[in-house]
Amino acid sequence: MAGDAREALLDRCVNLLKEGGFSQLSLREIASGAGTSHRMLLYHFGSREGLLTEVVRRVEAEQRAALADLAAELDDPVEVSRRFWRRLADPALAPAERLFFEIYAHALFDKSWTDSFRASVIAAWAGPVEELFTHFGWAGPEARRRARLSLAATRGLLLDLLITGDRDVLDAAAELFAELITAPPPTGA
Amino acid sequence: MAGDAREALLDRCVNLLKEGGFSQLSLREIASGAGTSHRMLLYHFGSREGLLTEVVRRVEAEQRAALADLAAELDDPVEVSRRFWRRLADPALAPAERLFFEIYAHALFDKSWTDSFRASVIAAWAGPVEELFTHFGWAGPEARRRARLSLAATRGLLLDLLITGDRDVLDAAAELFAELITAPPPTGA
DNA sequence: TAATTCATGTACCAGATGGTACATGCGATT
DNA sequence: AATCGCATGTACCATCTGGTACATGAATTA
Repeated sequence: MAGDAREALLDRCVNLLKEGGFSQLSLREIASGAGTSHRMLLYHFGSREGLLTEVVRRVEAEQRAALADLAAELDDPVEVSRRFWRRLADPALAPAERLFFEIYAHALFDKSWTDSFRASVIAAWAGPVEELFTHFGWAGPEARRRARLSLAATRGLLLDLLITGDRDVLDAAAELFAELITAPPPTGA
Repeated sequence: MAGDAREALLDRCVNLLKEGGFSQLSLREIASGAGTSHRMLLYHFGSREGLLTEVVRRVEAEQRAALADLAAELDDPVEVSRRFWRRLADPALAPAERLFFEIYAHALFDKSWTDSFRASVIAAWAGPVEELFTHFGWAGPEARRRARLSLAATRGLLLDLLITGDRDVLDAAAELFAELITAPPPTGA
């Protein structure tokens, strides 16, 4: 297939950027780190921005994939919430998440190559999580705000974990949140 | 005084960077945006990194200052928590906060000029907030995790607000959190 | 096998980059 | 009034930047 090599190349670039970020990496540095030439990056992606656009799309897709099987088994709410955190706090994901937050920061300044990211970073998650709360018995706006708060708290905890590495306190904090957010069942236990 | 001009210059740089971020601004662009020459920036700060170090220090100081008078009146916990959010969600602070998160992202990759930031971004807040929870009756580790969770949730909500602007939902989510985190008073109402 | 397309290398470009050398103005101290 | 140190301007530097032009191999197709 044609775009096969391109995809493999993108893979290697994304993996590279997960290690050290992209903001101060030149096209040539990215290329050499990914085992190719800056000429090839331009051939496949048109420009540095074109490459970053694809990188962002990829990270966004990984995000979606991570969400997909998260609510697979819908047992009790606290357990779902715990799974949520346990999954994200996995050290193996740290590089990907650092890259995620770096893109997030650039998106705050409306960089045009972050368009797809901005569109999905909240929306793609808020919907499903809201449905989850609905499923567990919270109605309409109450489910919405609970979903939004869950998303925010989780990301905040993750950001803290990534920068301090204080896993114990943050695991405890995440556990507390799981209990708090699901605590008073709306219709009664 | 001597370093007076330098301080004023730093002021103008920080204000400029609040608007569009710094990651892709060259020394010359920063200089011209701040109404000076790149020569002057190098004169006062030694290098681009030197400048960024000072910028980071400044943003970190602003952070501390914002914290200072926050817990001034210690009435009831929910109200303190509300004040916390109302203060941070002020649209006038948005540019400063975007810059804050941009620095945060760079700190995730251990850029050396973010040292002071990394050291204080959590520590400077966790302590005081923990004391607050202690003051309201939660003991030791419980106060600690509650403080950490509060910090995380607030920052997560802020990050969401900055990128979506969905003020209504997020105000509602923040209100919910204020209620949840302070809800079951440990020793009784 | 001839033609065409895709992938890749080499060489180059104009412009910007961070940083330096050196001159010079301008206010205070003497 | 001469001197001295801080502040600032001009000019320059080697290096790197994203991007392009052009050649050429290596398949695929006709």
